[in-house]
Amino acid sequence: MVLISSNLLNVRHPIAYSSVRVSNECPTIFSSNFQLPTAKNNVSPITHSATPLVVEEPHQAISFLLDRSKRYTLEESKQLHSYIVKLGSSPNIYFINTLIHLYAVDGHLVDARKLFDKMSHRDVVSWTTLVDGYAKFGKMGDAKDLFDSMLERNVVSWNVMISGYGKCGDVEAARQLFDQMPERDIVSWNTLISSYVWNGFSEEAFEMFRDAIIENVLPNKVTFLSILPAVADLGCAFRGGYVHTLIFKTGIDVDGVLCSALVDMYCKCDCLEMAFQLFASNPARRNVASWNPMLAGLVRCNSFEKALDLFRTMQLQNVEPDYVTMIAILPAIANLGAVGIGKWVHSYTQRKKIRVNATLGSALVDMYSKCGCIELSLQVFTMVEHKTIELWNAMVAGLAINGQGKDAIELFYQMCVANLEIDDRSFAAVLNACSHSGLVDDGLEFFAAMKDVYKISPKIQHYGCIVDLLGRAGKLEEAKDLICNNMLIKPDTVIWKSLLGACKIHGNVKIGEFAASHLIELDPSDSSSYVLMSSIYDAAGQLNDAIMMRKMMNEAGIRKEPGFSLIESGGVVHKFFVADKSHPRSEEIYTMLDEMGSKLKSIGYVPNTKLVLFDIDEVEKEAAIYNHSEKLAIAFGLIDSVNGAPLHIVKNIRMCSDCHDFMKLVSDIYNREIVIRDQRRFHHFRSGKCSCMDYW
DNA sequence: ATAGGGTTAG
Repeated sequence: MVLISSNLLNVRHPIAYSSVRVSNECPTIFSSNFQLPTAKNNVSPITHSATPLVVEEPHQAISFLLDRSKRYTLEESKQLHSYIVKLGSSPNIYFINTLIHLYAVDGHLVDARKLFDKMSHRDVVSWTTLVDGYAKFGKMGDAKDLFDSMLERNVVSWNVMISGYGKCGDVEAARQLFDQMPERDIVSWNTLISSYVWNGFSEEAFEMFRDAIIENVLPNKVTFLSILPAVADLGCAFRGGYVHTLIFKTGIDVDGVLCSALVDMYCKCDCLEMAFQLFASNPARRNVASWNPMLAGLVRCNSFEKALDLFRTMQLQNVEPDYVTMIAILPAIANLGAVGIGKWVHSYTQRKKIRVNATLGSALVDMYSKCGCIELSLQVFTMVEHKTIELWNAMVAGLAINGQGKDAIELFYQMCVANLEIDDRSFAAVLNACSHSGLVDDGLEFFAAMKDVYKISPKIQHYGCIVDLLGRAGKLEEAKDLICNNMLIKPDTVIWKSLLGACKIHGNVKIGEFAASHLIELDPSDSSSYVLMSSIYDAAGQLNDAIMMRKMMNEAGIRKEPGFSLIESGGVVHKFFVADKSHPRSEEIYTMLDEMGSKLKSIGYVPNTKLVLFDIDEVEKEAAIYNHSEKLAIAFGLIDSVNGAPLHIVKNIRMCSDCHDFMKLVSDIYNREIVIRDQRRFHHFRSGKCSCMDYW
């Protein structure tokens, strides 16, 4: 794996790693005191001059006009226009062309056209500027009419037409013009390459790029900035390396922007190490856009802890997150259940007046849902103005995983009425809702409607929901029949695992063996098949078979995935493994755990040592049960939070039934709401009860 | 002296 170390960034953390919990795989992850950057108000980018133009003499108007760094409002452009008119009977053609440009770049095409028509003498630039105006605003009909009536064209005229077609999605037309044009320059090549990229034709874009190299066209920085996203999209490290080498060979200066594009490309080609090296060497590290691809890359590779670490480092360096950062980092926060950081990100958008559109809204809804804060998800959902199908899907899925099946179905119906195009993911969400809430009949109805009414052919995840649904309801034969006789796709490990999990709930050895054999055949290295089957045997009293299963696993050299629990406190995510003693406050934690044990026992709690398979005595079995990572995490949560605050835990594997009983009692005795997200679902413990109704 | 091509998310 890749080593991401903040040392590479030459960051000197101002805060000591006093309460850092470092896991085995991740050398530098969470440091204490998650710091909020100091708010600055200079955010909104200025696209137009804020103050009205003061033009004292015509000469000054000209320098305003020709200053390419400025953008003007329509009124200001008209003001400049009137000054130019005052200059005399035949104003310089340069000035008029620039005025046409001023009108055209902001889409004031009628004004631009009027000026163009009034000109007594026009040159190729006048024509091209207006053509470009039409092309930039999608009016390719007007652009083409004007382009066709041009008596004289140069390479720029052709390029603006190619660009126009490319931007409006007509790559065929763009390509035709490119082939027809009498001479091409590097901009022509760049334009066509980007046209392909924008429209998703990365392979074609790369072919174009290669043609350019073959034809000895010298690529420039823009060529590389255009082709790199295509290579990224293809995820082809080989071609990525080729492009990178060419950058070296052409001697082009790798500035911040080009470096960001390279980082992004390497991330998307799964070369995180290379990406990080480039990222660390980026000359523009004060720029957010250089951090965003690296963050997104880590998240994409499921390195959530490293992503959060980098996010923190970024803030220590006073680089302000932007909209793109939010979208990139929220899935990492969601995955780790770090709701404190999530809330901070949410409030940051409000403080910085970053508009929560449907995309950002979906990410926030997803994050809050995965942190078990469904009320906050609903709040965000309600606030977003133009709701997209993605947002609706995220909300339905959120209700589903939080066990609010009826609400999810209600929202799904609202979505149907809201005239949105229901897609396969909408059905996946609502089916998931049915399966989590045990709504068997509803689920089967939705499944049928999806196929028959909406004509959406089920994907593997839809089948997964139905198998889960049937299985959890105890209809194991029906579930098996669906898998064996009625699925149009080859069942994957998730399907078999669903069935096996159901067999565990309902204690069915026979179908369990059937599912386990398929599971082991498909993925012999997955420990969970052996572990699940072993516990099914154990529960059925077939102790010898249970031991045999464990033996099989051990002999194949398969290790059980170590269980861990995450709990966030004060902006830091703490990670606990089974019997973990490496936390700096370990002693306090174990003392707390003892205390909790006695309190619970005094009201009748009996540790369920039946779950411990090995032949050890009762005292040791009890200890083994107490060592489960979620118990350590909850003990830590109790001593490290204010009284009455809800505790959120994320676990990588499913909870055992003893931990489940334990949490119920803790929630009651300590008067705390406990939210635990395991591999499959949420458990909201309150006053001695769990939202899953002991059905999981 | 005026006109054209480009990075980060999903």
